[in-house]
Amino acid sequence: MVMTDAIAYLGPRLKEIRSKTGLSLREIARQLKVSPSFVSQIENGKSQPSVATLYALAKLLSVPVDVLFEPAGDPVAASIKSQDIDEVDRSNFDRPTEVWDISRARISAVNPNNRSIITMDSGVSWERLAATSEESVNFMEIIYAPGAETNKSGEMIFHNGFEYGYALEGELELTIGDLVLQLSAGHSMGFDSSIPHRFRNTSSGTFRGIWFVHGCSVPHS
Amino acid sequence: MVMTDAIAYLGPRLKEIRSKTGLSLREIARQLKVSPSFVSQIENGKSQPSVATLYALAKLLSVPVDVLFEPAGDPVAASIKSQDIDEVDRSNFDRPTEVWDISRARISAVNPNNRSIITMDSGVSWERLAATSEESVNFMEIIYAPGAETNKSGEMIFHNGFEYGYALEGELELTIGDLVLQLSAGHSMGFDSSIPHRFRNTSSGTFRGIWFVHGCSVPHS
DNA sequence: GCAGATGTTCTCTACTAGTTAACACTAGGT
DNA sequence: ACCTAGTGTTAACTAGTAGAGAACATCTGC
Repeated sequence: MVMTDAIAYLGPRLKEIRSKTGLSLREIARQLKVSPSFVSQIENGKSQPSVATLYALAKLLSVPVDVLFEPAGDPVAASIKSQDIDEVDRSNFDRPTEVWDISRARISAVNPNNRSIITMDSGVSWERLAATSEESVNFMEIIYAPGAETNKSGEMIFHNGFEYGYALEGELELTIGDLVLQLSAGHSMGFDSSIPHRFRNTSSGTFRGIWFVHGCSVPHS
Repeated sequence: MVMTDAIAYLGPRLKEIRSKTGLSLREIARQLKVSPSFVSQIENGKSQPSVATLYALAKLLSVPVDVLFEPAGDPVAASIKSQDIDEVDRSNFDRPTEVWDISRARISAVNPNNRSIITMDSGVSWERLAATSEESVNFMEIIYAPGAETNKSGEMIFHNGFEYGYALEGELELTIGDLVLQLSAGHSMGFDSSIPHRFRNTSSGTFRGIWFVHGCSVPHS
């Protein structure tokens, strides 16, 4: 068994993640209700936390516990850039981190009650359905409130990659290039995202769909 | 937030997962190199492990550390013990990969009544949800009849690329590497397809799910 | 009956999680 | 310069617990 002392990663990894949040060591200590010196000792591998504080630590930094065992230095790539994002719903998390996620597992299973959620301005939100080590791939459930649209200014957007969708419930009007099509429950589609497009929920009910965006490394231009 | 002492879940949860593996408490203890009594104490919440043993425990049961903090009784993962997956034979064409992939449209919309369907002998079928110009991408609805499995021989398969899935209805048991997890309606997951895997519908109802297989350009070689 | 599994609950201690204190820096403000 | 008030680090110490060991009470199957 490989059995690299994954707990040895813990200190550096922790320090790395903390620094990304911009929180000071003392601030962490205060929220955890432990002494600052102890946090330092943990980060430098001079001491180890108990499971309780480990868990609290993960919660505080809003990362799954597992990522604390990964070697430091793993890229923390946000798959979605912040330009279109007003607000990150962190009802389940206490701390701002990168928009979506640090984890880079080869296997990722997501419980519907425990998804990362991004809330867009106009009644649009995305819930991440899986987080694998693949970059430029987003697998998510998208939700359009009645009247909500991709871009309230009415402009079309385009980007590299392809986009695929399956409608779970409700209706969504897709404008792709000069084509307009209505996506209703059970219907599905896919298209080249470099074609200018816009979505809008013209119905009176919420739209929910499974979405797959792929090859979208640079969301704009 | 609920913020119940999630570490309180740890004991029962651990017991639950262990029982699923069929491993005895003493066997666990032996492999962890701790005393059986201590494992018992942990499971009954009378004591707590150190981070090191916690991590070793998760590794041993081949579950991500996080699931040990989930309340016992449900969510995601069960597991089996770590046997080496030595040799996997990818016999007949079992993957959706190169089956389709002829189309060249930049936009593709599919009506549920009008899908291309491939039916496998063993109660498994795939319905194409979109057909764009992208090669090595398959977006489909998969259907597993009760008792159906990926490969009736029980062998695992693997191939390049990644695979993502969302469960619409029913239950599907996924075996990915040495990890076994149950996918039920609303749950989702993704994984590196190069990990040997097998799916099986162990329930009495039909399973339906949205599936996305991608990057599987060279399924064999 | 015995031999071998299983999990549980005591008692006990070596060790460590976590503290307090003082340490050495920075950057600003007066 | 001389203060704060912030940052992280390291010693010395200790109260508490991680974990061991043994004896316990089951169940099998022979």
